[in-house]
Amino acid sequence: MAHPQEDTLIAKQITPTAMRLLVLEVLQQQSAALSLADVEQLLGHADRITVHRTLKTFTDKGLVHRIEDGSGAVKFALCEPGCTPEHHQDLHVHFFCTQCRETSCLPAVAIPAIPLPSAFQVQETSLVLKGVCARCTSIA
Amino acid sequence: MAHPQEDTLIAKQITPTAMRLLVLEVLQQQSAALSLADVEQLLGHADRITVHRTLKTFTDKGLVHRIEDGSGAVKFALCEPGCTPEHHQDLHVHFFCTQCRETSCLPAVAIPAIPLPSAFQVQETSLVLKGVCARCTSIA
DNA sequence: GGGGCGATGCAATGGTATTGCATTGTTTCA
DNA sequence: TGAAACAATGCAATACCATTGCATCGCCCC
Repeated sequence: MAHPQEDTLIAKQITPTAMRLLVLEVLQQQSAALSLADVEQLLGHADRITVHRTLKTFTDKGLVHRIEDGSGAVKFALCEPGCTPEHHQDLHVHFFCTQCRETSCLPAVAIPAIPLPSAFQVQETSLVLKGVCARCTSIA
Repeated sequence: MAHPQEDTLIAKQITPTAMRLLVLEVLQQQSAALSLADVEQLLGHADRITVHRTLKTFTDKGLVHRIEDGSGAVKFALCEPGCTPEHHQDLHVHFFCTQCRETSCLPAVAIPAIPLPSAFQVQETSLVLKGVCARCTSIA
């Protein structure tokens, strides 16, 4: 096939379509997490709603994970290979740069275990650091 | 004065007004963090915008801190006494219950230090756990 | 070829955050 | 005291993001 991304989609039980291949490609090319508006803009003139539903499908199937970085818009980034829809393994830290407003994944930095009273059942952990990223720091 | 909250406001350089005293009182009475809509509803028929600006003022002055729990609406909770506008010390964990949709502060649980490349300048840390809280667990 | 199902796209809606501006209330100073 | 100066309030309007309804399109299977 002309699109190597097809296998990726099929492996996640996602029917490959032209739109989905494009969205996946865009996500793979970017180092930072993308918002819905970002993807829409990078794709040129794609329909916002379709992109929205595409990302929702990707999220449900465990291909991407949502990042709430406090910028107002939810951002999306590709999951690690081991992620499943039921159990996201994206337990890494996200960094939101207040200067360039980019959110990046820091897979190398794991979230430490949080000691909680046993009555709490934790399903998801989100750790977002805000500050100035390495690139913006070096520029300034 | 009739309102013991007045001193609290004055200590934070906030001019005490009737509205602000009411908002502060509501925040003190609740154990969970409150969204703008929550405060509005608890106050009866207060103007949404005024509450919004009141909470913004409180945030700017270091009296409350914002919590982005992913519920779509920002929530607010009182700061620890040592907080200043420049340097919020609310480095505790927040827990968002997916069942009752309440967000609570867990001051007893500190955020562990995150090892980061030195090029990153961290200004703020946000750690939100999602799951089922102790109360909802015991009910179910 | 036709039925069925999923994907797409346009339109419309809902919810939250935010700004403009006029009014009200409070403080200050002559 | 009284009026200017400033802050706070409240209504209206706006912007933005997310989401749903519904009709259409396209593909796959029979």
